Amino acid sequence: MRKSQIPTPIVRIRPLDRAFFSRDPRRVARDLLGKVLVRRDGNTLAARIVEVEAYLGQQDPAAHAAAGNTARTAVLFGPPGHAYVYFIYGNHYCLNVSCEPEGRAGSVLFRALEPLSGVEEMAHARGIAVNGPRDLPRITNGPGKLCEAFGITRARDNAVDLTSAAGSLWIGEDGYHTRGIVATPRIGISKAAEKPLRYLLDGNPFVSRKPGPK
DNA sequence: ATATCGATTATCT
DNA sequence: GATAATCGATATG
Repeated sequence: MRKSQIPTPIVRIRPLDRAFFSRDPRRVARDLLGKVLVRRDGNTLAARIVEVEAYLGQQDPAAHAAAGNTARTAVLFGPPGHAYVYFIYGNHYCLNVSCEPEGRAGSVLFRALEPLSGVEEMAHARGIAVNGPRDLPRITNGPGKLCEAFGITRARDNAVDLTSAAGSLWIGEDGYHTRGIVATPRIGISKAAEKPLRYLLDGNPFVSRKPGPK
C-alpha cells in the first residue's frame, strides 16, 4: 500500500551524445548549464550543472592546451565528450569535458553543481556535516569541491567517455529548462583574464561566487 | 563582508 | 625553479 496518492516522479536521465560536445566550447558551456553529472557505482550521485567555464584550446593563453599536445593534455586533443581531469595546487582535482572534433583542444571546466541525489554520500566524501539546507551549496560550489564530492581523480577518471551511461561517470539531461544565463570573466586565471567565458545560472544559490558588481 | 596566506605536487620553462 | 583553471583557515572592518 502506497502512503500517498501522488505518484513518485520517475526522472529519466539520458546521456548526451558525442555531437553535443563536438562544437565550440562556448556553445557547449552554455548548453551544459542545467544538465546533470551522474556517478554510478555502489551509489548513484547526481547533480545539476550550474556553473562552467569555456577554454578555447591551443590559442587560448589560459588553457592548458596552450602548452600543446603533451602527456598531460592529450585528452583535450582527442575526441569530444571525454573527461580531462587535472591535479592543481598540490591539493585538488578539476574536471573538464573535451569539446570540438578530434585535433582541436577546446574544453569546458565544471565549476559548480546543485546536488540532486546522493547528498549524504557527497557530504561524506567532502568530510563535511550537513544540517540545514544552508549547508548544501558547500558540498559542490567549486571545481575542486565537486570533484571531491564525486570521488573524481585523474587516476580513476581521466580520459573516460562521458557520453556512455555504461560508464561510472557521465553527463545527461532530464528535461530541465534553464531560465537565465549570466557570463562573467573566468576565475583564478592570470592570462586572458578579461574574457567573459564563465557561464552560470542567474540567481542560482549553488554557484561558486555571485557575479561581480556590474 | 573582504583580504591574505599556507598547503603540497605535477607540469612546464 | 616557478607556477598553478583551489580551498579552508585566519585576520580584520
